[in-house]
Amino acid sequence: MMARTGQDNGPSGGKRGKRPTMVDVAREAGVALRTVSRVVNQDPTVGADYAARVRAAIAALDFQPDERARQLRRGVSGTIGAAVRRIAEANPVLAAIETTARAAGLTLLASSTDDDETREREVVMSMCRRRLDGVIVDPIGDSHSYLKPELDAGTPIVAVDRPMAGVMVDSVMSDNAAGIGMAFRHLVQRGHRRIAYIGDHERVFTGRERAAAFRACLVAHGEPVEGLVYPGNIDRARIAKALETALHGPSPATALVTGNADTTTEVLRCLGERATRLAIVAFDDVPLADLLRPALTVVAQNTAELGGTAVELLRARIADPSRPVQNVTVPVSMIVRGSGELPA
Amino acid sequence: MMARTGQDNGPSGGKRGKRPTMVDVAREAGVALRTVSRVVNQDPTVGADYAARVRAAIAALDFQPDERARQLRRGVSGTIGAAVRRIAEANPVLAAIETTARAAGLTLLASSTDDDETREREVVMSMCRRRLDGVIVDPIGDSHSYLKPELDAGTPIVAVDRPMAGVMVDSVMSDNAAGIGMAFRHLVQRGHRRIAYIGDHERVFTGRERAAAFRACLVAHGEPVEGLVYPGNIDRARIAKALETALHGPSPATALVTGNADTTTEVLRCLGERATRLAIVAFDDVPLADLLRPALTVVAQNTAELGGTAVELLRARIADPSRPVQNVTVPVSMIVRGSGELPA
DNA sequence: ATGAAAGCGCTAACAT
DNA sequence: ATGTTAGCGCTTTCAT
Repeated sequence: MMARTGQDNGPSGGKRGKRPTMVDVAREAGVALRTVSRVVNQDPTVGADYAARVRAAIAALDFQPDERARQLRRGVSGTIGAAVRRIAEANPVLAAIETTARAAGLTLLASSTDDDETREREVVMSMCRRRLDGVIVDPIGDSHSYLKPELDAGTPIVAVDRPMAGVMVDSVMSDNAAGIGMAFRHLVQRGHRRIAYIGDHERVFTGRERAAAFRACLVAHGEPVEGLVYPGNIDRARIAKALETALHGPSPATALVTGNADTTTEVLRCLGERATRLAIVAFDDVPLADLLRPALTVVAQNTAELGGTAVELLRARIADPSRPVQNVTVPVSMIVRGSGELPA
Repeated sequence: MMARTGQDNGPSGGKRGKRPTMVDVAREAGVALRTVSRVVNQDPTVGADYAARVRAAIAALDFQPDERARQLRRGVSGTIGAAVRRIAEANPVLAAIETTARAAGLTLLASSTDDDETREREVVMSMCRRRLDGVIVDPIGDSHSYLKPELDAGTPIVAVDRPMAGVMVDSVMSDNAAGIGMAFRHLVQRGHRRIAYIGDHERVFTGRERAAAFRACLVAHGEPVEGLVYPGNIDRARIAKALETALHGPSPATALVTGNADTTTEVLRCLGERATRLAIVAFDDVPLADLLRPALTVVAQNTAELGGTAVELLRARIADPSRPVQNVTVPVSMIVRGSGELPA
């Protein structure tokens, strides 16, 4: 139940009503509208006394310029959008996007796509209707040709984390194949021969890429692919079953590579105490990885660079819409903590 | 490669640059501007043939209405702001805010205050200049009187998680004192007598409230407060020292209450293997709490309700600016997982 | 049922 | 150095 306490006076007891506009400020200061605009925009060609009068009027009326009108008139918003899977979930890439954007004097408008294609489209189109200066998208679906008119209209768009099909846009992604290779070799070097992979569904781009890279590792290592590669939905039952098959078959796996953060946590939940005996290298770092027992060895994405580059690519395209499309691959790195070093 | 038709249209086939406006659509459809506006806004009083012609023109030109101009003219934006400590960090309250806002047909503009008073002010004022329909704030500083002019101008503002001093605004908070009480009693019932508290600095509102509540518990239980309550910065060294003092004094604590998520993770890092022998109840749930060994017993905030109520309070005030200010307290609940059930 | 014209609050040419 | 006058792209009286 909730406790509620009410009070009767209005929110803060001051005078309510319509906001002052520049016209009001101009009248109050006894100057022309244009002069107020000049002061607000720090135009140096305003006489000191006029400027002072205007500033006094602004303070007296508590005037705050209407950003909507400004942006409408100037044509630019100083705002970029980020359409990511989920804001409000640990998202270091988004954190980097925000930091970099702010450093560049840009406001960030972030929205969640919830991993839903339709929702992504709504979110991105809404950003376009707001005439943001550009949009960073963590793309969901297989075709993004719905963006063609927007790109033609000149809206700069950058893909982060995954590529966009159907349109030519700048993009930044991690080197997924290299990451899987690092994880695999790490376990091989620790003496493992039977190494299994559990990861995201191959309908998802990263799931597809990482599973493919893992298969390539097995083949290159002369190991049969059979019974070792389990892409699929991130679903407790599906993962539990994959684990059983991988660990209790005729030639059971002694080590495991997990394909992304969500898969990793579900795998750990399924393993329970068995996690202390199975070598694991996880793709994607997870919060508190160092507090697990054993602590989790991971292949970490360079999230700061991913997000930072996304913003820089966007800024570059805003500055020069005709520059050649650029696709950046960011290296990943291994963080050794214990789980990947368990013996076979 | 696709063959190009007559005009040189650039890589994706459309004409670059100028976006069509309603005037263009009107000309293309051979109707008045007003009619286009009617169609865009689903006005039912448009003849079927006219409507069809307009829709065809909209599709032909890839017209997307300019949201800035719309909002400027209509006065409302259909957008609310959320100024929280950090977007892009696990924040279930923000998640609930987003979900509830979307369900109400509101767009959410979230920004990080980075726990910085100045930054909060910038962020919130920027939202006001954008004339958002309302703003939800996770407040930082001690005085928020800078918001008075905005409240007077009619901007609805709601505080979430912590109260705002200096202004009267609607607010939602967790029942901190009750949560600390639950944690304390839980440990007492498990036979603990010496229970210590480590939490956030008392400069922070929640840190202050929780430390005070814990002291009250000790007193009510007839235990000396001395050497058991350690509020302070969330800093590795500070926390390590507090732990040493609490656990290795003349009458060492056998159980621990941690005051928030960040404190909890630092405490666990400091404890290392000793965490398996010390009873701990943490305020705030943390991701992967169930994967720790022992799994972490927590007092969890009802984040869904916190965020949902914040949006509802905001909507209520938008609907009726003169309604009485309302302060809501949301109950917390205990999640038993193991760490809090270790014996003395 | 449709259209002409007047703004929303601001910035930007163009005077003065 | 300051003021006048157009718009930005849309919604909205108010006619027709």
